[in-house]
Amino acid sequence: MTSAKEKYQSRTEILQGTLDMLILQVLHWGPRHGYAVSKVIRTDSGQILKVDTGSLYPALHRLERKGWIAAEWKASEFGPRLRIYRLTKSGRKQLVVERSRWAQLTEAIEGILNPAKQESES
Amino acid sequence: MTSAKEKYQSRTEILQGTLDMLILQVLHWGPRHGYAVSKVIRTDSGQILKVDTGSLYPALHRLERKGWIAAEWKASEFGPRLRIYRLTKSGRKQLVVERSRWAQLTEAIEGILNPAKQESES
DNA sequence: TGTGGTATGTAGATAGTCTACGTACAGGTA
DNA sequence: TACCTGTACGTAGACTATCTACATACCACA
Repeated sequence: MTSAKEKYQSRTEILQGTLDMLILQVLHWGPRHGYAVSKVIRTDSGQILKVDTGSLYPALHRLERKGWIAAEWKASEFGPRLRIYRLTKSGRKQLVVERSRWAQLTEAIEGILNPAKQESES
Repeated sequence: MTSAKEKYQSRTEILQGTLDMLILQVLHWGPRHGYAVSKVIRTDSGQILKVDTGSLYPALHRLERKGWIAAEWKASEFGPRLRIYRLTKSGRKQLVVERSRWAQLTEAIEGILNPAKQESES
């Protein structure tokens, strides 16, 4: 009874806002279908980042609407049909933007977590 | 008319979930009132992290409800009254938890952004 | 026939953030 | 006096992204 509430305390395996960047990054390695993207993210992060389907597919549709990724159906002989996504030119630009934003934000946060000397890093 | 929608595209200066950690970290340096916490976060991050009052005070109340910080009013002779927050024992534990979670998540994300060799870093 | 894995998808709940507003007090200035 | 700015605390509503849970469909296997 109380567990339903407590579950939400340790929720959010994925930092909000980073999922789009991760999807763009994985697709930058080459076209893939959605389910494969989520498996790559999971395995490459050592099971730490788990993308639920309720986050994955809305994110893919979101990115497609914005023109950063493009998709086409592919009927497979084995198993269900696949929707193959690939990064567009505009998506590659967006990936650069999001990566630099990520670098800036993490640097800012690290600066608060670990202050002290910041004279130079040479 | 359209600007209202576009504003939200470049929103979220603060990564969701990190604000609590940042507040706990700042209060770990010593007791402060809310407005001072937000100023420290802004200046120490080089103006990158901006905490809006609509995020700050709900976050402080949230942390107080969970017992991680404690507060008391302090009437000041100059200006408005102050609500001074300090980290509790349980808050110090929570800071450790959140910092290690942050380290784990960033490491996982970096692993996807920059794959390749991960034999050693010596 | 049923179960588990693959694959795509939606509906609803939840939470956190941002924008915008409101209150209050002090100091400067026109 | 009236106004503005900066400090300080706070709330209401809009918005978005996430998670949980469910649904569909196909295939392999027991």
